[in-house]
Amino acid sequence: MAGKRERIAIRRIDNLAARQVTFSKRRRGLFKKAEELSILCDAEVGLVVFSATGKLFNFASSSMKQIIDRYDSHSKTLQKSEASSKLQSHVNDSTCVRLREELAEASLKLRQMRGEELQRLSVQQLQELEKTLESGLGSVLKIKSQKILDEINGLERKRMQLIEENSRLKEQLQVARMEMQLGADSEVVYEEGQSSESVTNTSYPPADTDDGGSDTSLRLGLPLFSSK
Amino acid sequence: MAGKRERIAIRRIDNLAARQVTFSKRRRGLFKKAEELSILCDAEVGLVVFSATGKLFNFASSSMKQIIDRYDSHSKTLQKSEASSKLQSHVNDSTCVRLREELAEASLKLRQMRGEELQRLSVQQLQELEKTLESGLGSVLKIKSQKILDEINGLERKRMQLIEENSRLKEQLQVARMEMQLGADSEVVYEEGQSSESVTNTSYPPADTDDGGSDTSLRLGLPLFSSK
DNA sequence: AACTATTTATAATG
DNA sequence: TCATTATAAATAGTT
Repeated sequence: MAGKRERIAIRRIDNLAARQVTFSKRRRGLFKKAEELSILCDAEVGLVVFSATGKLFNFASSSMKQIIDRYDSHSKTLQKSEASSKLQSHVNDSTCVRLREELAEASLKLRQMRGEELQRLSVQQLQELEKTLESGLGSVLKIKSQKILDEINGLERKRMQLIEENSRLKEQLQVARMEMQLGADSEVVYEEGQSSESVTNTSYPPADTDDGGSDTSLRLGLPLFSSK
Repeated sequence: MAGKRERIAIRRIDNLAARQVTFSKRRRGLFKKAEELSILCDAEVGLVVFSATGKLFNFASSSMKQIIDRYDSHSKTLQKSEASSKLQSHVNDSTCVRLREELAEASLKLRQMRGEELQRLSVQQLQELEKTLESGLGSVLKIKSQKILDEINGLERKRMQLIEENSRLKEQLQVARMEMQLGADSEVVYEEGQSSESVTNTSYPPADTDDGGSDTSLRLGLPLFSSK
């Protein structure tokens, strides 16, 4: 038959052949999942596996060098192994060293502010961090409220403008209809209807105002929405 | 009810929330499998994942440095000291540029978490920042409480130890006094009776017990406070 | 975070 | 190593 037995316990498989088979199967599964994670979730993934026999398998969503560099810059423990010739060339440049140190410090602080790597901090340091976070949170809330209010006010202003515009349009429409009526009358009484057109056009320029108004509100309104 | 639908296609998940949830789930699965492979098959495994938001997750069956070194030595494209002067400076330059960029970004994020330079953020970004800060603050409070509790427990343990020590000291003192008494008795026996006074004084130390205890705990206690 | 129907991985086997 | 398959594990969609 096939795999009926329970899952094996997670400890070294003693039987060599079984270990190699499992390595082959699970390695494929692992690399598949690593790739899927990088694609699905837009993550940068680097995976390196050495078999017990020393064979190398690796996967990198971008390039392994890039991933290792990024890892190194995130890793606070800057390995300054004098022995490694390759690494030295990176580390030796004084500007790079300083930048790395500063970045490591900034990264550590960021992680700590996000709630990571707090174990080594003293109670007093934690208290300071707490104060900083509370202060930052207060500012964020303040700015957020302000922005939301601004947005609301802006929308309200636009709404009022549009209401006014609507009123004007209604008036104009009424006037236009009245004139159409008059024009129709005069047409009947006097001659042809082409004159009435020019009369209405010249005597009521507000039509311009309306178009201009609605266009303006849209033009100004869009940037507001996209400005978030 | 639950997961009825088919498997998703392996391409970037567009929805942010869904992407983050999937990232969290699959990341845990991936790291679990990486560890299992290393244990089951006696393999050396290094896994580095950066989330789309830049957060680092890593696993190394031994040490990441060791794995990276081993990877570098296996990597056949060893552009080491061969092209030393030119290539190195290029590498260092680009590394420096990248470091500068990352440092600038980290600094900005730090300032924003401290409540500065928030004006250019959108309401949504502010909301994310707010969540991050609240989460970080929660962790800080948790760790702080934990540390304070640990400290209290440690002090309590010391206190108990000191109480025990006091008991021992009292017993020893009593024995010593009894021996002194024996000495006094022999004095009495062999010479005069003034010793009786000293006998009464020494034979009832209970008043001493409390004073001696508190003194000892203070003396031993002070270094404990400074030892944090 | 918890749940669960499905899909996927895989341990044992041929 | 490859194929098969019963079973364990992962996980997508949902609550």
